[in-house]
Amino acid sequence: MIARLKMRPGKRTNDPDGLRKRVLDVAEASFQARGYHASSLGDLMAAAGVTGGALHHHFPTKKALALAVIEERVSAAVEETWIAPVQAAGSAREGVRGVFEAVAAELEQQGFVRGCPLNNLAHELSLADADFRAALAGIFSAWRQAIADKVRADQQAGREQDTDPQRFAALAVATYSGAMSMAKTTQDSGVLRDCLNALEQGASSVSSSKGAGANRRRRMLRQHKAF
Amino acid sequence: MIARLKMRPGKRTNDPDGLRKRVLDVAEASFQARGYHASSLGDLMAAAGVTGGALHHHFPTKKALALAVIEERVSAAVEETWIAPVQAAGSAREGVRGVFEAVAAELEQQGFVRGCPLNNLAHELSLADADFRAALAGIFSAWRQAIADKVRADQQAGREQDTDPQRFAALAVATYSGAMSMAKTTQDSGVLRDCLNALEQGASSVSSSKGAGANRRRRMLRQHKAF
DNA sequence: GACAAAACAGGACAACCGGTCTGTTTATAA
DNA sequence: TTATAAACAGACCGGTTGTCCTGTTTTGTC
Repeated sequence: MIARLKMRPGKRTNDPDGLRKRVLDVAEASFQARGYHASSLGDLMAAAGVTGGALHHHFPTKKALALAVIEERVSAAVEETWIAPVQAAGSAREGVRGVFEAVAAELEQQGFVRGCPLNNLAHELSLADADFRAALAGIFSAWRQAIADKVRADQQAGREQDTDPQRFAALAVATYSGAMSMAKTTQDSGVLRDCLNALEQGASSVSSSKGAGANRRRRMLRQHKAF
Repeated sequence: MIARLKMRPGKRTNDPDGLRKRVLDVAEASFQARGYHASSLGDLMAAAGVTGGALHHHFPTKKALALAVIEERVSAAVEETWIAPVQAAGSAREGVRGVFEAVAAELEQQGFVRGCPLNNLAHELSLADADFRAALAGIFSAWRQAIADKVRADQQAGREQDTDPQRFAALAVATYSGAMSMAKTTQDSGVLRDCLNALEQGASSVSSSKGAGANRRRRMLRQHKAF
């Protein structure tokens, strides 16, 4: 057969950073939507427009790729969604409420719930591999630490004297994680507002029993298309 | 080569129910420890001592097996761990506290955290398949419903007038789910007690700030062997 | 005992997976 | 330019996966 014309003579352009970013983008999205084990490298390569050689050059193994997603993307997502807003808020309590409301609003207009990026990967990978677990546990730790530190700052300003920083942080993170878990499974983001309201009920006035069910909104979200 | 003696002439004994139970036992354990996608039917067959033909006879596909695990085992676990104890408790609040403490105590003596059976599968499967999600969402719903019903029973007895049943139930389930998620990732069950204490802090006396950190126990759990 | 259906055995198979390998092209520095 | 390493291409491979298929054995029923 006739020798093929060596492809298009169009020159190749090396862009290691861009290629790496493209792979991470695709891997992050697929790991969140389908999970780690259900995402094949072949699919990722096709979606990112990357060959096997290039992928292997940047990420020698699938585990290395997932570790990079956790350390660079999941960590950044928690930092951006939770840590920075809480630090910038007027108080720890206001910060937590703000994040709950912001995420709830985002989910309501998005129309579907992908779940919490950290918890999604944590459930699938934390028991499977020690390196995965260490990376994921570190993000959880930083998350809780940021909230606890904010409580301590409040206390130094004379507020929240009866609040235990560690416990408050644990409760905030756990409630959010669990609410997102339920929201993802039921595809109903209303549980986020339910949890937020229930959290604030203890410190609020006694008006919670009157008309409590009136302003509670509940909405089923439309089916999303994965990935 | 010499013709093999057709195995041991020991008669075979059909035991469809027993075999099905064995497969479900192994599948439940493996799905919890390794996850659905990471569990191969070959491993399950070997662990259960079952041939491919027998497995296929009872569960035509892997999905059918997982669905059976969810509907028969995960559902029963939630019923046993949460619904029945809450219904038997003196009040919804006592019931929730009792379950938190019972699970915390169990984890502390077990030495490792496998996580919540429902949440473990929910995270991996709820976005992957509509049937999975429906089954898992139903369990979440029954869970919340049982707690909310208990609050309503309390209210008919003149208690918890300021508590919204739905919100209280959502908060309890979310906090537990999230706490178990964190405990699984960090392999530290202390977060369960942190969350429980924080939940009850709102209704407790002001003694929480004094010596709050003294009696809080925190322990790292030893590595577990999966499966 | 005869018969049918359920229960089980065990091999076969095609598709797919992750990783490796060799070779070529591009960028960098001397 | 030339040497050198990084960046990328693309085929290849051994192993595994879930499922299917044919055949045999057991069980229940008349």
